[in-house]
Amino acid sequence: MSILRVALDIPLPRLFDYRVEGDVTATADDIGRCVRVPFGRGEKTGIIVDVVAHSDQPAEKLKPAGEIFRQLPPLPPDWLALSEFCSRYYQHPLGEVMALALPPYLRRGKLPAPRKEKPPAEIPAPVLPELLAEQAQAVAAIAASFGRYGAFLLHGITGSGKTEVYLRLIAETLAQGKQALMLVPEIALTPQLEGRVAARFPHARIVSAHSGLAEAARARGFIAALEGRVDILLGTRLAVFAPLPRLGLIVVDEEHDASFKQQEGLRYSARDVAVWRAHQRQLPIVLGSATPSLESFHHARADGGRYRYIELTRRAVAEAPPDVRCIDTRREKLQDGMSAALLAAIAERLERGEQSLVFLNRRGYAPVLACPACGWVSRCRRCAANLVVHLADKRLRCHHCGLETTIPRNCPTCGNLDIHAFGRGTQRLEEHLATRFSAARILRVDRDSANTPAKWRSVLETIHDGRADILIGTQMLAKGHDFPRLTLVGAVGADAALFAADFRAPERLFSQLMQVGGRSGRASLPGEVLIQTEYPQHPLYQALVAHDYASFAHGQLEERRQAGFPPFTFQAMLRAEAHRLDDALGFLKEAASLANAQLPGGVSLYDPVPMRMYRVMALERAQLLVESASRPALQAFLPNWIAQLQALKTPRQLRWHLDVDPLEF
DNA sequence: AGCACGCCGACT
DNA sequence: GTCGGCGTGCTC
Repeated sequence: MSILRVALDIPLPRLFDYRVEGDVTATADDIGRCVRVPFGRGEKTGIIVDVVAHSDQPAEKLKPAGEIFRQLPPLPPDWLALSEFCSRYYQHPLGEVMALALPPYLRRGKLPAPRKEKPPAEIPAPVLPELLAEQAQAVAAIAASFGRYGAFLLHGITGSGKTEVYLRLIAETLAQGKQALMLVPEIALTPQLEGRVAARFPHARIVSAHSGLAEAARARGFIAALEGRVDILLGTRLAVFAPLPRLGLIVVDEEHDASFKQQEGLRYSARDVAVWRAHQRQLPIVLGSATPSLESFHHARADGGRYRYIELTRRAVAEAPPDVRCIDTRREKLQDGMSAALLAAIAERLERGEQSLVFLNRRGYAPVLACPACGWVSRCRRCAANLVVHLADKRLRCHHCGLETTIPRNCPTCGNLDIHAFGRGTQRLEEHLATRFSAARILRVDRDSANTPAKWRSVLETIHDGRADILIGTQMLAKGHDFPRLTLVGAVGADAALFAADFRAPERLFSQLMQVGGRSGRASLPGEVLIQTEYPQHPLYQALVAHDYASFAHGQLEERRQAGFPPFTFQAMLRAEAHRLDDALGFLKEAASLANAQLPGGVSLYDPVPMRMYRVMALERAQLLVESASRPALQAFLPNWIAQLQALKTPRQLRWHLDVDPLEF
């Protein structure tokens, strides 16, 4: 009699054994297949991870397995190994990892209705753009690694033609009869890239995978990938888990982007998982970016580094990089947050019929309602955050929990009627610009004005068609969109990131300003970037002015090395949340004392502290950082510790999780 | 996570 | 007298 070892979507770090009997039979061929099993008083669908002769469980506890789903090929061994790696590395139950990696349909043992594949279009082979020498060398260097592991950091400025390098490599991959996996950060970016890939490979079977897809479509894509009926899989972080039997190449575009890291549940980094997968499958992986993450840059520059560094320094498109300058705001009285120089530059663009973008660095720019008489501020009662004034619909809103109220007429504390919005929010800026440039068409782009794909598309169209003169926006506008009429970017409020508590804030700021700067200017219209700052001599801005990523990165890495921050140390963050802060802290203190009792050399523990956002949705949150200069040492320490924490009986409402390689602090 | 069982308060 | 609070324990 054989025993099935089954992974179930249950938050328990173990497998469940079932006996196979009667007319049901199972062989090693069923490893990787879904199976229906009795569980508790109900039933569940799990994945067969192993077929063995003996169970550690007493025979009478074993229940009989139900139907094994043989309509599909089993999930291949490398897919199971990938899941097992994620389970181990991120300290997450295997069944939950697999459940996340599977599309919801298959998770429930359901098959999507088949849909006929559209026949490949009869399109003539596209004319390939000529490669610059640098691009050709990059392609050759990476292609030399086909068939074996090699990680390449492709560092190329905006317009240097990274995508063309990817496309050439994908072409070679397809020519060898292999599959290519391409990961991109945002759903919003996939359609246009998809179009470009489809145009280049009219005969290839291209599937896109992201969470915005309908469930059936997602399942069909997954099954097609599993059956080897996909040539190019293009998707967001989730796509890293797609089974690809003939995988030959992985590309991670915009590898620095924080959205590759999942921020809940299984907190994996798709970029890091992709690198592991490339190694596992012995194939090349390309990490591309104009502003690489400092982790990747470090790995690529160190002697005998783990990544090969390939730089694209020339623009494939004939256009000059934007002229970046700082506006020193120390002496000047700003008008609603804007300097005379920036306003003059905007006026110039208006005269010439070109577009300007006022880029606000952070959400903290949002206006809060305050009372000048008694100092009352509109706070959220569920979160450690202020309510933000939204004039458009006359509401106060919390950006963390969604709490909404009307704007009070007078101060709730002292009754003062003279309360108003403070903070140079986008709306204040907009009002000022509207008064100043009354003939200009102003378009505000933020989470409110572009919160659905349809709205977002219409915003992009408006900009593209030149139906706006001045854009006011945040990070949303920084990402890869071409705005042919845009020739000026003014960055406002950037300084805050220089002194933020989060040591990654400067890295993000640099990347954002670089990206948003790349939006301005075209062949015929040179772009200009004006950064308002009180610290024009700051190395970050100096590096931006000089278009010198490397000097910025080296400076940051040196600071990180001295401070003992990643990538020179490896971290895991234990976070807890509870109704009372003391419960969260109490749990972390208990966790800390458990850790201290067994802490290996080279692993250190910080004190439990409330998080910066110490309250969200009426839950108090605290965190405990574990750190080591050695990843293996940290990894070796975690499993036992987590097992002990799981065994701890905690107050029922207390929730906790571990975040390995955390991005946010 | 679900879902049982299990022992103490205010209510049709 | 019961309905129900969530504390505790288990799931192959």
